[in-house]
Amino acid sequence: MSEIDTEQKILEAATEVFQTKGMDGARMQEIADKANINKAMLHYYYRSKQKLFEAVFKTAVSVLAPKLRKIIEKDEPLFDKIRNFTHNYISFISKHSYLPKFIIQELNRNPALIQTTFNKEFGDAPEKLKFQLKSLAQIGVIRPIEPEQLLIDIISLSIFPFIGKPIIQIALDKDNVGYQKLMEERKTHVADFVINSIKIS
Amino acid sequence: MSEIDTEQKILEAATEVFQTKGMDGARMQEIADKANINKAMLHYYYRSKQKLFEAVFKTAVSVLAPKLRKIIEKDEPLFDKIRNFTHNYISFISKHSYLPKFIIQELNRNPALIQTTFNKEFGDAPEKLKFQLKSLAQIGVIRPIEPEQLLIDIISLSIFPFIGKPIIQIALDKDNVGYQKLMEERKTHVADFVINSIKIS
DNA sequence: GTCTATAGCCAGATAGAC
DNA sequence: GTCTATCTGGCTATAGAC
Repeated sequence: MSEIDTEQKILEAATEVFQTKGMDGARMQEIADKANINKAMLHYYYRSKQKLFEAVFKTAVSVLAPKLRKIIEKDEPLFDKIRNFTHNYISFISKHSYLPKFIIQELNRNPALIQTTFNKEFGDAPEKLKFQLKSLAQIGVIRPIEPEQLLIDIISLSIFPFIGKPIIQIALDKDNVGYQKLMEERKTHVADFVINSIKIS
Repeated sequence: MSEIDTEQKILEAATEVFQTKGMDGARMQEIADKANINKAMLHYYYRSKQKLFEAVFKTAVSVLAPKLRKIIEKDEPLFDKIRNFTHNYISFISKHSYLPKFIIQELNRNPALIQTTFNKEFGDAPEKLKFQLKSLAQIGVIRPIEPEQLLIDIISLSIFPFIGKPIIQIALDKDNVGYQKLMEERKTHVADFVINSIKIS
């Protein structure tokens, strides 16, 4: 097998294991088994568990962060922006439910990761939103609201249900199918909820 | 020193270490050091790392879950309920910011924990809220809303900012002091945000 | 590039003196 | 109950043959 295929297969297997078990819980043997190769090969390609982990983590961030940023920066009416963001983001995370869990868990475990992986990943997106909100408040389309709080609100409503799935499932007594249905409904619910809160009717 | 004191000191030290490092990342040696005792004592009192971890985890759940439940069950007007819950919960978590992180992280790591720690911890609280929302919608005080979605909304808005702190800090370019100020503002913001969204003005 | 075998370390757990 | 010393297993990492 070619080097590129092997390297890719390792990265995929490592992603799966690291994202479910975390850095500390992951075992190199399990990654090797999943990639159908020998344990020694992991070190041949990535030298150490730490380096392999960093490769996985950086890839995860590079997939998730730009999606966040783009929507905030996009030049469109605020309510459209909110609908697009929540719908797209919830759809995306539904298919990759381990991503936000993984990133947040590892950032909490090792705050130093921030320095090495985030390079002003968000740019001046918050500034742009701030300006847009001020303008709309002035002409009476929305009530005045703190842009930073609104950003936190939207992110929280979109991401938390996936991170807190086990707890919410217990609280609401849902099986996996029922929960998936809830998440499906959330694709429109979150936007409605937010827009209802800020618009002046 | 008496047995009770030692056992208590161990539990406190273990809580600190497990909540910051997680089950896999925690070291028995570090717990022993923090408790100013010998590593062997940990096993004398708790037999294994697993048992010690479970003691810590159960205590954490028993602190957090009833707080969630009580407010939902309390017999008071909906808007008061929302204000009380968000304010109290955000205040509480501000002082114990590792609690929700810890519980959610470990539940994701090991879903079997659910069986051993949650015994219908939430009762029929969701049912009661459901009934209250239906009544208010009928008399035109609030717009019709899915009770389950609203519960998820309130929990998400209250808890996520603490779990996602590292990410949000980057995105909004805040130091710890600035972030704490944001959380202070959230104690009232979240209730306003929710109530504005559901009330018919 | 890929494998087997093994070095070397570290952490959880226990034996046994006091 | 508390300590020191030690066992044991498992894991990362490497040496070395092919």
